[in-house]
Amino acid sequence: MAPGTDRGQATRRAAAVSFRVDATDGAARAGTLVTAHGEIQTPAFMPVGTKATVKSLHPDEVRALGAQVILGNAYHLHFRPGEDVVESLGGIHAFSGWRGPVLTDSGGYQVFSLRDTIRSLDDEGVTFRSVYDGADARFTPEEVAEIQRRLGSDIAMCLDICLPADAPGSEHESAVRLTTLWAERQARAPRAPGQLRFGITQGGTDVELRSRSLDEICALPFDGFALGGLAVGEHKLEMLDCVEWAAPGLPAGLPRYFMGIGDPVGILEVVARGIDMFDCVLPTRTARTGSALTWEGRLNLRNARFRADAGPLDEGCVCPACERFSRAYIRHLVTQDEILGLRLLSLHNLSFVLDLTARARAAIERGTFSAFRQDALARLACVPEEES
RNA sequence: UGCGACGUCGUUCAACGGCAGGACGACCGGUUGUUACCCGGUAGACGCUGGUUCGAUCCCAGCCGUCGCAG
Repeated sequence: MAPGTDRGQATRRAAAVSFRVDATDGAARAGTLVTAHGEIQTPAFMPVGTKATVKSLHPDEVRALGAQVILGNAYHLHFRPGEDVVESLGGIHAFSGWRGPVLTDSGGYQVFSLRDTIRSLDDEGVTFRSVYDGADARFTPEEVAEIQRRLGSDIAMCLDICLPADAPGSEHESAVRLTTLWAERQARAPRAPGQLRFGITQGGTDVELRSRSLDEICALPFDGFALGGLAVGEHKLEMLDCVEWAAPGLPAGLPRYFMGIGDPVGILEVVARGIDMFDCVLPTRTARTGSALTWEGRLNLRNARFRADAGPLDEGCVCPACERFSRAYIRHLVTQDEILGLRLLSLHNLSFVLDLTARARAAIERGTFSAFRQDALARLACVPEEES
């Protein structure tokens, strides 16, 4: 099948009930995804809350910033506190206090990014050592489906194999093969009531492998599809070229999820290529190491030049950090390792990407996305990668 | 005032009669399905004055300073 051809006949049924495209502008789409805990307007940035918390923030704060859905992680929640505990407390929503939609990652990314902990890998599953206590553990598609069923998330991700970009071709081929094998099994596993399930494609930026993965994964009855294994060390242009042809290769009637992108430019570029959902630790992680995402670019608040800067992190921003705190104060908090510094930067950075994404949606609805993107990239002091 | 100990990057510790090293801090990068983690880079010191020696941060003397004990 040629790149760009719509796949996923088998999944059209699910599309009708859970997802609709509200507007398109070029390849960019504005849509609505219906979940058991509310609707998600796309494009949507999903803050990462690995351990059932967006680090340092109260769920109401996250909601107030405009987040519609957050991530949780099956790997981490399986080991701490255990899906049995979460289930007994009423599921991840009741447990965490976040009442909106939750997407849980399968833990595949954790297992395969912590490569040193892998003991053995076979068609059945993967055996590895837990990062918490070194104990042997084993993930299979059935196991991660069960963990996510008991967590009670709204969207469950498949167990996949995510490799670094520089892994040998033979490993990428094997990753594609096993990811499909596991997806076929996970697609048949029990799930929580109303829980959606997303398939994940692999294959890096290799046209042949990615195309094969698209064919195989999109033939399965999932409620949405993801591009996995990107933004893992490959060149940015190469990644965007891949998204450009691979995103339209995902079923048009279902949500398209780019796993792991969250820098402002990256967000604009994948949305422009037809991506509906994306998550990333970047806004919150860089916040905790003292960086702010702004229209001036990324600022390192530890820099001495902010020592007595009375201005807000980003001019015109209305987030809880910018509304009353100076760069000088936040720099002081950050250099002195005060918790409030991490919180304020986390609030600001999430606000920045959530607001950027919301504006992108509004532009798509108005049919002005192309101009919006050009303007935003220019403001971010970036030259658009290409005209299209 | 006497006796003693000690003076090495901003701080805290090393080493050594022949290129003075680390940690933390500072300064600057990085971070893309998350440890407040972590990674990379840069700058930065032998208290002062003499003496011994081919050569002294090191040995000796004096001075200055710090700390302890005594008064």
